[in-house]
Parts: sequence; C-alpha cells; structure tokens
Amino acid sequence: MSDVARLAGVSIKTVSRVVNDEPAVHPDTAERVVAAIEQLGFRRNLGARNLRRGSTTGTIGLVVEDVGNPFYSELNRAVERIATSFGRHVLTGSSGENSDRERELSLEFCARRVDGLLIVPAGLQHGYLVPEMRAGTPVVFLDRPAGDIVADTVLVDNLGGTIEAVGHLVRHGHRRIAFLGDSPDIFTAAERLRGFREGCVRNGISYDESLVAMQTPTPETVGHAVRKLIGGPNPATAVIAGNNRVAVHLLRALAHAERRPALVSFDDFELADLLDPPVTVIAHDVSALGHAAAELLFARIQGDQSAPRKVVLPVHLVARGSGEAAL
Amino acid sequence: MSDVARLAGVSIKTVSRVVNDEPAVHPDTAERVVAAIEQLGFRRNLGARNLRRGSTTGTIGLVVEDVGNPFYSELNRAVERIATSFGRHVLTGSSGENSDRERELSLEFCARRVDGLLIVPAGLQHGYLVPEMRAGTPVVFLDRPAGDIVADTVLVDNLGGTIEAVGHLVRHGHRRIAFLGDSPDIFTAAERLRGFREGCVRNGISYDESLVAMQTPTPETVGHAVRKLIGGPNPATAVIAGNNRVAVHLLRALAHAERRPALVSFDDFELADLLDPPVTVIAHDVSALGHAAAELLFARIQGDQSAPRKVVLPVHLVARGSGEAAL
DNA sequence: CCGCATTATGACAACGTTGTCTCACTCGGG
DNA sequence: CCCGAGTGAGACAACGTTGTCATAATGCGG
Repeated sequence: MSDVARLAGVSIKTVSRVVNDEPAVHPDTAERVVAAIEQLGFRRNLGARNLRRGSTTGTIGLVVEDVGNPFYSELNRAVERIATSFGRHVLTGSSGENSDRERELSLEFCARRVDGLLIVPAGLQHGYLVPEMRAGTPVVFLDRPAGDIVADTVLVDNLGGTIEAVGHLVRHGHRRIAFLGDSPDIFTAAERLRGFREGCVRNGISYDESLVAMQTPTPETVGHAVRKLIGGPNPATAVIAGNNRVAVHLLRALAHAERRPALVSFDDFELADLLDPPVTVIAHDVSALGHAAAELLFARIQGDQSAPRKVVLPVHLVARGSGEAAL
Repeated sequence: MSDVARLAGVSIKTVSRVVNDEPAVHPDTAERVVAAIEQLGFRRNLGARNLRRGSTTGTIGLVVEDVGNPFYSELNRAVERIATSFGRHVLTGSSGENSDRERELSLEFCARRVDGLLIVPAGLQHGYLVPEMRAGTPVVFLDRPAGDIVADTVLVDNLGGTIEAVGHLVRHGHRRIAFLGDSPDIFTAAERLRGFREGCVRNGISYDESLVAMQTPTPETVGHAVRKLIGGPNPATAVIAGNNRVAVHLLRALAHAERRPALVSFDDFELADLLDPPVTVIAHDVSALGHAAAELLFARIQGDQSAPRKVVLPVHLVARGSGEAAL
C-alpha cells in the first residue's frame, strides 16, 4: 500500500480511503491512486484489515466427517449458500470420524477467528469448545448432538424414522427384520438402532439381537454381515440399512445373491429410484439440515443471545418398492 | 495476550515464547503462563501471527462449480487430503458455472492471501489473475484449462475417452449414435463433443448433427432431448452421455421408455454398476485429478519455478453392459 | 571476589491496515 | 479584509502477534 502511495504521490491513508470508497477524496487524486493500484497489481490484505478493524473475518468453519461423502457435500453446499448470502466464506475440514482430528480442526478454525463454527461431531467430548464459545464464537452442532456441553443443535428424527421403517416392513408381512448400522459410537447409528428396537416393540415383533450388526461400513464388513443375516437357517426376510453408506455396500453385496431380502434404507441417495426394484428410503432433507444450522449460526453471529435451541427435522418414508416385496 | 501476561506477571513477549514453545523460558514461568492461558481461555490469533511473520497463511483456495456435486466433492476431498499433508486448510467456493462469481471468489481468496489457488474455471478469461500470479500466488487450473493465460493445468483425456466410447458402441453394432452433452460453453463438454465427432470419423460412421444435443442438463432439457433423439422415424440406437449429470437425468428419462438405446456415460458414478443393465462408463480417477493438481500447486508454493505444466490424465472404458446391448 | 559467558526476560518496532485527530487550504458572507 | 465552515489530505496510533536487541540475573572458573 505504501508503494501505491509513493507512486501516486499521496499518503498511505489516502490510498486506504480510495480502496474503501470513502468520500472526501478529490476525483483527480482518486484517479491517480487507482492508476497506481492497477499498475502495481495491489490488492488489500484482508487479514490486516480484519485485524485492525476487529470486525469479523468473514469466514465460518465447517467440520464434517468427509467432504467427499455425498451426504456431507450436499450439507456443505447448503451451508455455503447461506454463508454466501451473509457475505461469508467457508473453511471446510474432514474429521474422518476421528475426534482428535475434529478437535484439532475446530480449534484451528477458532485460532483463525472464524465468525462461527458448524460441527458434525465425531466425538462425545466438547468441553474444549467452552472457552471458545465463552470468547464469543458461536457453535452449532448438526446431524449429531454435542457430547457434554449445552449448545445449539440441529438433528433429524432418527428415532421416528427408523420406527416408521420397521412399521412399513411389518405392514408388508415381514417379521424377521435385520438392522445393519454404522458403528454404534456414532450418535445417528445408535439412535437409529434404538428406533429399530422401539419399532420392533411397537409392532409386536421380537427384537432379536442376532439380527443386528453395527460396524463401520466397508464392502467387507457389510458383505460378511449380510451373509450371516440372510444366510442362516432362520434368515431375515427384510433389512434396514442404517445409512447411505451401508445401503450402497449392502446393495452391492446382494446384487448376485440368491435370496434378496426386502430393504429400507435410512438416507435417500441418488439413483435409489432407478435400481431394480427401486429402493424405499427414509428420506430427510439434507439441504434443510444445512440451511437450518447455518441460519441458526448466523442468528447467533448477529447477536441472538437466546437459550440454546435444539431443532429436530422431520423425516418421511418414500415407498419405492424394495420395502414392499423381497428384492 | 496482554491479559495473559498481566495475570501471569510476565511480559507479553514471554507469553509469545511459551505459546511458540521457544526454549529459554524458565519452567516455573512457563507453568504460570500456561495456567493463565488456561484460565483465560486464550488462543493466539493466527491472522495477526501470519501478518507479523509475513509467512504463509496456511490456507489454499479451491473454486469449483458446485461443492455439492459428487464429482467436485470427491475432488475437494482429494485436494483436502494433500493440503492437510502440507499443513494447510482449504477455503472452498462454488462458482455455479458463473464466470463473474469465479472471479469474485478467486480474487477474494487472493485478498485473504491464500498460499495458492486451485480453480475449475467457469469462464474463459483469466487475465484478472495475472497480477496475483505475478505477486506470487501460484494458480493451478483443473479439469478445464485457463482461457487466455498460460498456467499450470491438469486435465483428463476428454477427447480420447469419447473416441473410445464411440468405438465401443460401433464394435457392438451401433451406427446411429447420439451425443447428449452439457452446455458447449464448458470446455469438457466441447472437448467431448469434438471427441464424438472424431470418433464417428475414425469409425466410419457419419457424424449427424441432428443426433447431438448440448445444453445444461436438467430433467426437462435431457428428457426433451432424449425424446427427440430416440423417438423419431430414424432413431439413435445408442447414446453417449457427456457427463454424470446428463447420465443421471438420461437414465431417469429412459426408465419407463419403450425403446431404450445402448448407453455409455462419460464419468463414472456411484451405483452405475448396480443398475439394470449396469452402465458402461468412461471412467477417470477424480481423486487422482485432485491429487495431481494439489501436488503441483504445493510444488509451486514451495518454490518450483519451472515452466508451466500441462498434465493430461488417462481415462479408461469400463464395460458393464449398457454399451453392449440396448437397455 | 571479579569477569565473562549463559540464561531468562522485557522493551520496542514492525507486519498492513484503518480510525481519530489535526492541519492547510478554499470559499462565501459580512 | 476577516472569519467560520467545509473540503481534502496527512500524521499517528492501534489491532495481536513475533523478531531483534538490550538488559538483568545467575553460575562458574580463576
């Protein structure tokens, strides 16, 4: 900036005035300054500006499990849309379902003085955020609640959705229903399992632990589980997939199986409607989840001091075929 | 920081030393400082630090068309992985295929002094980046080349891939092949169309312009195009989808059609192998694209001054069934 | 007990901006 | 011709850090 000032023959402050479109600069002077800026390719350093003004940094942080997972990327997009409408940019990071990494990313973002933080938590302990929140960085948890602190949270109705899935299958004659979930350390997985159990109870079928498998979904783990669940002497006739990852691996494992159970998947996913048979899902609006969380965050950023809120978004069953009959 | 210093009864510089793990601080002093830091919930301001040190900001910018599109989110993930390994964070932004927005995002990121910029360009004019590049911000273009400047670029073999797709269909007896691409303003779309034409020539079938439709893919545009292409008196017996968006809409439009042409899609996509019939695709490694571009960017960041490079990654046809026979 | 290296600490400036205050100059009215 | 208001511009400090240098306190050999 001082280079520009020297070239234009003005003071550095005048350059600042021009850059900020402040009035009270003579048009001739402004023109000289603009010319110098062009010539030198000057661009003001936003970091320094924010430091001096003590204002917002114009960024928010988003910590998810994996920005490459379609579920989180859709979330990311929704968040970005709101952020843009508030003139902010988004710093993203993938925790990889590792709570240390989640913590690292979150604190790093705080050190960068993001205006707010959106977290899909990997772990259960969030005491580390208390000082940051006290220092004025709003935090909103989404998809999963915070472990041991009170904070704004936006969730979907995992429990109700899974109960509905069980009901749907029972209405179509199934009594031996298996549940294939993600690792039980993950809130949504645990909650959906709880819904499965509750659904069994409400629909008068026995909850059979041998029909449940909870683990990080990979082709191998899901393949192994599915062979066990539908291969035995008294096999399940229907399966509930605990999330879109499980569903995808499950579908692949079943593609060439002789016996193909009925299927309901928690989470909608692209092309589910074009498979044969089309996959019945418990759908929820991922964009709405991102929007709601981001809107809440920006309300906080703009000074909303009300008590922490907990929002639970509805889910709905989309019957496409795979839940009505065996595949 | 001065609060911490006051509480610990030391100078602000000593706090700095403790925070930075510099030697030559007495253990007792350090302990007092650490206690004060804990008590006050202090976290050093990375913005100020970077300003003072004049070092890197520890961030890179990534501008894509839509972070929510599975293609770009996979790219995002790959970039993030490399960035993390170099201790950087990623600022992402979606241009929405709008060149003004692309420019806005890129320049904003430069003003934030990102250490480097990865751009999937929406427009064809990139002169606006020249001052930034001259000022030392390395820029790598990926998936599409820069419009009017010389810069590092990482592409996939759009031309060769589409030629291969045509060849595959011709080998399976098709002579009336349609091409459904994205808007011809998009480099990859134009290039694939060029490959289609070249493929027709090389395989001795006539290139028929009435079998080509190039437009932004939506359910409506693709539906309309497909009705025209396979509905007429002399319909196409095979279709090449120009990218994964086109393919998805195309599959949906064909789901209940009487006549279903053979299909090859440029870009692999999730579940393509589980459709009926499984979709034959021109696959390319999106992660490799992101990795290559990010690696190149970090080489530049670390001072590589060699001539701008142009990398073209190979693609390969994955025959799954939809290209061998009509659907 | 002195001198000198070593260790621990602090004062100060600087990074690139912008807010505040001050100053010089112009202009119009009395 | 003087004065007050208005206009345009600069000097300076400050944002929160860290690099440089200076200085005080300590230890050790002679």
